[in-house]
Amino acid sequence: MQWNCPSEPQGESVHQQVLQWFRESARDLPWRGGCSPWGILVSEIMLQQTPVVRVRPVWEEWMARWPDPAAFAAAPQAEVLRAWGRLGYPRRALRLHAAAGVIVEKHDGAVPDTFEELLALPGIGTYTAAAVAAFAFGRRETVVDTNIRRVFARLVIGQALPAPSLTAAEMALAKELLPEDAAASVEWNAGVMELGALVCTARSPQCGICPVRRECAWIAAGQPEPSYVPKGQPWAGTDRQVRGAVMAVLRAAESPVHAELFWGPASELAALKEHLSHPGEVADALKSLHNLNVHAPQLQRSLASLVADGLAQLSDGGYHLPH
DNA sequence: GAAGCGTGGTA
DNA sequence: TTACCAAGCTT
Repeated sequence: MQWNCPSEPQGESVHQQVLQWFRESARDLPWRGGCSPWGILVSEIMLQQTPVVRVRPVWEEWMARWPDPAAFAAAPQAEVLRAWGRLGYPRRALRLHAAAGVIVEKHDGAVPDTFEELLALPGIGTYTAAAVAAFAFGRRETVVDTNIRRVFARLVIGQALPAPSLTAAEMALAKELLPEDAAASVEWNAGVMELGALVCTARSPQCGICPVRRECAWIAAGQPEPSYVPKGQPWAGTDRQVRGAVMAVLRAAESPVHAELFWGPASELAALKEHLSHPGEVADALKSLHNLNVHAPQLQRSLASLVADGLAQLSDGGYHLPH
């Protein structure tokens, strides 16, 4: 594969074409260009499995309220979870909170600048550690996210989709393609990621406007279909759905929500009475939960798992967000 | 290594 | 409308 050789001629390279496209087409996102390492870390956590359009407003509020790790670490967990809102996967919020605590205790309040130190923080895995080291500190790291995996699968391998899970071969390929120069590597990582997010998308890729369509192995192969069917995540009837509905109730409530309100034959009557003393949001959230028609064992299990995860606490017969 | 974990926009 | 999918991590 001559074009991806690190010693390829500069002018015509895939690298140059992606970098040029990135400079012209990159979105103007608030966590790009002069953002603090803390802001970049927060954005990376929020962006895990969550689209940019939903992250942006929450990130803006977040940074205005907690401009540094120390300010955030001092916030009560309940406020953290409320500020997280409906971003989803609320365990991320608690792990970020715990990470901020470690940053204050062990790193003097400054986001660490190495891959290894970042990887040791709760909620930070290989992707996020590499991304923060690269985008916040300009380090040369092998950043591999779902966008980059998909771009390389098409551009280099000629397949419609990457393997179901990250392979060692993919990491090796990404390492090979990474520019030697640190600054160039950072831009390359961001550029390939952006290309995957805007052009080489999962559903309907915009191959007509792709800067590297002429070098694309997938197009050259006639855009073959995926070799496997991605297995979707079940949702209806799952504990996840129930947990989400319960968390919506707890976020809206400013006082403990009586256990009776969650299940039991009297639940609907109790919820009705609660209308009088609870704000409308709590009543609406309870109504949504009741509309799921969850049987007691599953509701019990979901509540217990939320408590086990530290997302909820039970005291005085009522469930509430953790203090 | 597979399964579990939220949420809402889009095709 | 029903699935798929989004800058993954943890157990």
